This record gives sequence, structure tokens and C-alpha cells, in this order.
Amino acid sequence: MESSFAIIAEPNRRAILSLLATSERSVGDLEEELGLAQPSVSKHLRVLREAGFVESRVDTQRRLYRIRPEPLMEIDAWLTQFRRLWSSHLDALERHLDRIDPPKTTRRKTSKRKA
Amino acid sequence: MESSFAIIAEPNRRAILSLLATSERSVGDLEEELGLAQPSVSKHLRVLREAGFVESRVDTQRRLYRIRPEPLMEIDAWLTQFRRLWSSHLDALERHLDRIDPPKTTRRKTSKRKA
DNA sequence: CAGTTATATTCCCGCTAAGGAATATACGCA
DNA sequence: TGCGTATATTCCTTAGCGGGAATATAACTG
Repeated sequence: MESSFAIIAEPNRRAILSLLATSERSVGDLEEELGLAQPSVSKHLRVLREAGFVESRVDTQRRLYRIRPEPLMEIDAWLTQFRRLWSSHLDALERHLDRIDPPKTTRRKTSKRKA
Repeated sequence: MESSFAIIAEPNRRAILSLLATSERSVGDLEEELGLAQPSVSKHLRVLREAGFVESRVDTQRRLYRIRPEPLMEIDAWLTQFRRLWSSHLDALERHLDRIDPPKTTRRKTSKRKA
């Protein structure tokens, strides 16, 4: 599990990071919110911790995990070389995401979609 | 090979994308510049193409590959939720990257590093 | 200290993905 | 049409990852 990129290749780990993006959480919190088995959560947290994505602090009998931004910044930095490719046509992503995950609510601009 | 994140987990694929970031290239170009075997390059390109990261056009007997930005934009969009975490201390990345890849040239500001 | 809760670790299994070698296909040109 | 070059595909093997179940450790509470 070398690079930061490999770490976030795992969907459950991304889900953990997304949850931690808003506030720190305990292992049990994550277990419940994600519907994962507890060992699974602990194992993913271990990977994330060893890769520098999270750190933990102790709160009585539980451990609260929070995000460390550095590896995410590294990924952000890698994307820099490509940003000029989409600084122009900024709505290509919108169309792309719509294909991935169908638009339930209108994505800005009250679009007349297909109608 | 579901997500865009899994695609860029592979170092050689990231290398291919980085090369294509500057200009389109043929399979042979990539083979040479990366020192990979030709089948390996073709296989990675196939993965990248099927995931929407690249597209190809035909130029006489070779195929020129170029980047399609959408999947990269998707990753960029995912990072959005974390950006507020580092909008403050902007130099944490610098330190982080220095640990990953030792600083040969001084990274801005003529730092007095450890001396 | 015993019991309980919270988290971590270990072991085993199945799967997938990457690499190498060989081969197939496609295309251009004489 | 036959050769050479460029690229794609297949087959095989191997390594590593994620999941589940069981178990271990740690820490609080009475």
C-alpha cells in the first residue's frame, strides 16, 4: 500500500474520510454510519493512519479519529498538471457526473433536461 | 476496476497521464519514455480508455493518445470537501512532500533547513 | 478484581490485478 | 500480395488486498 493514491482507491476508506471531513468520530460511530463490521473499520483506519490520512486521540475508552490533510494535499497537487485541461469547458464534469450518478435534483441553472 | 480512484492507484498509469498532460503521444513514445514493455503500455491504455481518462486518434500506422479531463475533474470534485482543511496552513504540504521526496533544490524562500 | 464496552489484531480464504512471454491483428508500403 | 512496423490481445502465474470470524488487548465501572 505504497502511495496515497492507492489508499483512496478503496471505497470504504473514501467513505471514512468523507465522514471525518465534517467532524471527528469514534470507531463505533463509523461502524454504525457505514454499516461495516468493526474489524473492517479498524483495519481501514490502521491503513489510513499509517499513510498519514488520519490521526487519533483518546477519549475515555474510545478513540476519536480526525483527518490530517497532507496526503490529500499531495493528491490535489498532482492534479495541478491537468487543471489547465478543464479551466475552459467547466461543465464537462457536470455531464460526466450525470452519467455516473443520475441527476435527481436539478444541478444548478433550472435546466430543461431532455424535455 | 470500478472507480476513477482505482484507475490512478497504479503508478505507471499516473506516469502515462502525466506525460499526456503536456501533449498527445503514441504507444511507442510512451513505451520508450517510461521504459515499459509494449504490451504493458497497451494494457494500461486500455484500462485508461475504458475508464474515460484517455481517447485515441489514428495517425497512419500509430495511435495517438490524449487526455480526457472528466474523470480527473471528478477526483478534483471529491477533494472539494477537504479543501477547507488546508486553506489555512498552506505549507503543511511542503513539509509533507519533503518527507516523501527529499528536497534537492531549495523549495522557495531560501530556507535555512536544519542548519 | 470482575464484568463490560471499545478497539485492535490474527488467521484464513477468495479474488483481482499486474507482469511476462507469446501471439494476433491492423495498417502502410514496395 | 507479402513484408515490416505498430499496437492489441491472450494465457499464465503470482502477489497483495479486503472480508469474515475468532480472539486479543485495553480501559472504564462498580
